[in-house]
Amino acid sequence: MSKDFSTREENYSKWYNDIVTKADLAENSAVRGCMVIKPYGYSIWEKMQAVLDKMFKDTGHENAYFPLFIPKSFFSKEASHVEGFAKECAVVTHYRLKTAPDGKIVVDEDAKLEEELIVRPTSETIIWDTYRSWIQSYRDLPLLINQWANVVRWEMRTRLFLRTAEFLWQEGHTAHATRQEAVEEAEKMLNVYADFAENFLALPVLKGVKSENERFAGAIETYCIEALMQDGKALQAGTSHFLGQNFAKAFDVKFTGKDGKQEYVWATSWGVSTRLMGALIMAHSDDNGLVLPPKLAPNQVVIVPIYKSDEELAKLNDKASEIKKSLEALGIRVKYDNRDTHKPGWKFAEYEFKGVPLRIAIGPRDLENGTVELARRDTKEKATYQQTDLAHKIEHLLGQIQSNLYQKALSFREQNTTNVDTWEEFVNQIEGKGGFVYAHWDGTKETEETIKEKTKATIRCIPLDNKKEEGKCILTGKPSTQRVVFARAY
RNA sequence: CGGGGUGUAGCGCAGCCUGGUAGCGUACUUGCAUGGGGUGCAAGGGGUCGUGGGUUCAAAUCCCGCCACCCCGACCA
Repeated sequence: MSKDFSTREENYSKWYNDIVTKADLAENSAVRGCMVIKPYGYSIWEKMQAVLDKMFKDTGHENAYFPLFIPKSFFSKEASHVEGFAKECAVVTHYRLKTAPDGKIVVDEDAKLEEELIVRPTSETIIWDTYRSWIQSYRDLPLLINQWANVVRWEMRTRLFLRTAEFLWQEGHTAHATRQEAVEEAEKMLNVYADFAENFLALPVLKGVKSENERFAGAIETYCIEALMQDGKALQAGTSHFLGQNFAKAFDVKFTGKDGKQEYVWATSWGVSTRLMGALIMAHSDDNGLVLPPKLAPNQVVIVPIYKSDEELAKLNDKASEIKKSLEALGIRVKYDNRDTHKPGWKFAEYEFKGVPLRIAIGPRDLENGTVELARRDTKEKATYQQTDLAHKIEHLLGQIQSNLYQKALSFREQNTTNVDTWEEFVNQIEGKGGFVYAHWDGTKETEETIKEKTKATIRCIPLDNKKEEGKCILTGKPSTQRVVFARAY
């Protein structure tokens, strides 16, 4: 089967690419570093959006939309922010083209912009500039806004979904009257992300904070969720930042409190992107293709008829429609594929590759016996089921598949999480099987940088529920109060 | 931006060294058979050989320039 398709063992990154392109999720576009998200891939993204959007609204947020372009001068207002993004910005300098004498289309040099526009790599600056006029009083707070948007970061090397020059995401930007409230907001949204990752993506995540090195440009504290991929590398799946008063000061956003005193507003921002698609793909898929958790699968069940004659097909059409209706009545997403242009075996392989969680095959034999054949994508088990009460059996199975995927990913993470105490152990682990490596660290930027230089491993996070423990830094031997999580990362 | 590699049918590739009718697999179209795991047989359509120049009677093939993409580094969600 799938002989032209790479396995994880042979070439992990080719395997990933093959799944993305051959399962029709996305492909490279004519524009360097930018992808085309194909209908099947986009429908999974839409599922994610729908769930997250509801979670945001349930926690009191509203959607709004801010411009794609940001005046260059805005970036100079928050020093560390510009430093973080300056090297990867697309800049608009002109607003008109013209036809040159040789017939070619060229930029009209007369149409140079007075001030260049930056294509947003993130929207803090334009949003905080706007918030200045929205916020006067404590009565205007908290301001809880989310935006679904595209952003551009001019990456040197790109990979479908994991790192593209343009990507889709949501960015929440909130304003609060007190420090504590903003910190609580940042933590709340981190929990929303973790909840989403675990209950929908079926992906266990570590919740933690970033070290200073890895912190978002302009943040006081960056909270994150970190997931482990099947090749032992970590993937940052979402971040939530406590921004303090940095942006309020940079954009002069003040409010008058109950006491009549003016104070700068406290801020958060938080985001997840189409990178989650990459996480989803790498977390569960196998050498037979994509594996989707039922909660996010565009089709949860596919029904394939097996027949020889038109009469047989007609009977199967009736039975399949009946089954489809009973499933849809329970809110299950079903596709009945009775195309005559492809054979059953072809369809089996196709839907397997595309990760459809459950397949029903039904043929003349089943019509006689009152049965169907059910095949699970996650375990590849096949079994014959009586048609009686089939919809509820399937509903139950979908639930099982969802939790099985989570459990599998969780035990993988546990098997690939290690504690190390010496430099030698650390290097062996990072360069061997990888995974999350808990080790003591002296807490300095310099040490983290040296470790990164030597091993390519970075501190993924300092877990929120970390237990305190005396120890010695694996590199410098200086005292440490807790272990932090190291890994090589995407 | 440094190192390596590749551009030939929609996709994957051979041909290039040693210049002389552009090929294979797959996909596509048609017909017949087939139908419980990518079906078989037959016929057919599809190419400015990345691009510009040079050498030659003759260039996919040799020479020079350019462009694009991929991989490995540095940078990053």
